[in-house]
Amino acid sequence: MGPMLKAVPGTNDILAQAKEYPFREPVFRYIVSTAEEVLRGAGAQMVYTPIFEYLEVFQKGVGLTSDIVVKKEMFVFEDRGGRLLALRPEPTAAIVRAYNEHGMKVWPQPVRLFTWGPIFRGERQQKGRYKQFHQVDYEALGLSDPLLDAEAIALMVRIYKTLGLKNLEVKLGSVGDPEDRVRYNQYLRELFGPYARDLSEDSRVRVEANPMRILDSKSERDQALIAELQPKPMLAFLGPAAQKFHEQVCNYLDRLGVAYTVDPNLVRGLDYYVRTAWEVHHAGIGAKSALGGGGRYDGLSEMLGGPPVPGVGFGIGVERLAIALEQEGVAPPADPCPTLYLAPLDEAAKIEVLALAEQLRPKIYVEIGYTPKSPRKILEDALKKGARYVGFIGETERARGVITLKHLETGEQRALEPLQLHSLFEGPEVK
RNA sequence: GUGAGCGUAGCUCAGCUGGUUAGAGCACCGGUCUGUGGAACCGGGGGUCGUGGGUUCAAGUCCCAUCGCUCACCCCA
Repeated sequence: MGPMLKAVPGTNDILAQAKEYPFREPVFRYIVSTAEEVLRGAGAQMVYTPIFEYLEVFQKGVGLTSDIVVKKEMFVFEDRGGRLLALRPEPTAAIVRAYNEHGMKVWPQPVRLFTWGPIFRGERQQKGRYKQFHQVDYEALGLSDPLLDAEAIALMVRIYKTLGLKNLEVKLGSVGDPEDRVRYNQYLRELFGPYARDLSEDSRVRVEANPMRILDSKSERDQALIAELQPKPMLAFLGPAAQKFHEQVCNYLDRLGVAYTVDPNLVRGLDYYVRTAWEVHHAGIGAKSALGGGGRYDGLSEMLGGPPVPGVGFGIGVERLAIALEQEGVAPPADPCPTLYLAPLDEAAKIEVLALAEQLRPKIYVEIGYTPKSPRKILEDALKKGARYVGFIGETERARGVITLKHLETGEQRALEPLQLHSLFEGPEVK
């Protein structure tokens, strides 16, 4: 036997007793269920798509210059027929694929969907960055209207606030229409081209491939050059249509009272974004790490071989949100305690305890003891579990056909027959 | 891929300039308490001190290598 096997670095077990707050199951559940409540309450429909797709879904979706593709950060594998499959590195492309596949274009538009689940990227682990992480994702498809962008941002912010998060910063920008970006990239190439050798190695490649990405490089060399050259921001290159769209999103947000700051240089890692782009930041996660982000992707459907379908949506990183919640001292609501803790005093009582518990469980939350113990131990166990009632079955009870039931708070104790027990737990007051 | 820090019980850690049989707290199980309240006291299980090699009469401790983990860069959620 070799060493005991462990989880792959960058993956995490989510369990109640996890020592790190972001991986505690109640924290996860709190985030996901709150998001679900907010989004359902806004009329969005829950969907689940597979966690893997044909590679092309993501390859075409994210674009060939995206780091996800360039740096091989997708988990790619072959099926038996040799077709390439990939674990999803983001949910949007899969949802658009599903929209097209199920003919949702004939549904009333917009179609508003949300999902949540694991996302996979082949990156090396560090705080807030994992190979498998989780996202809550919302998409509004089939209608190109700044109202949907504003609604998406408002919903996203409301999820954070409902969870109890403060200190949010919403950065809003626009990446323009494709032709605007062509002009902007051309401008940047001409600006940076002559200085290419002053740039970092990564950014030198970007001059031709994706010059917009130079702007959010964290390399000191790059930032020094950027400070010196003072490139004009993307926002200055918006065409009239994109410009008007952006202004409307801002107006709507003002009207909704959603706070944001315009970031003229906001860019996106994924190529399919157009116009609206935003990120939500939180001081706790680290200098440049986003809690979540969103944007408009009107060209994505066609890249996937579908009809033109405009769309806007966002992704919320569950683990990063959990880190932010921890730093703000927000705790998930406590899990309910058992109404009844039922335990055996001897071997023969074990099955009676289970049988009785199974009869009561449709009505109340019953936990049982699995090993016969002394009444003292059973009481201790019941108290540790925070139970409201404790019940014993032993020799005496068996002889009389009863169980001994004790209310832990008042100390009141009675011997009850099964029928009496059922009627006791019939009323709503015991829950 | 690059750099830094850290590896002793399930968890948190102590273990001095190398020196008997490797410790504490928490958790778990049991006893004191023979069928009744979280306490207290006592006891128990659980470790090849990450792994391999070296120095030494003697290595958890010093040296080398290796593996693992964490953080940071890159990028993003």
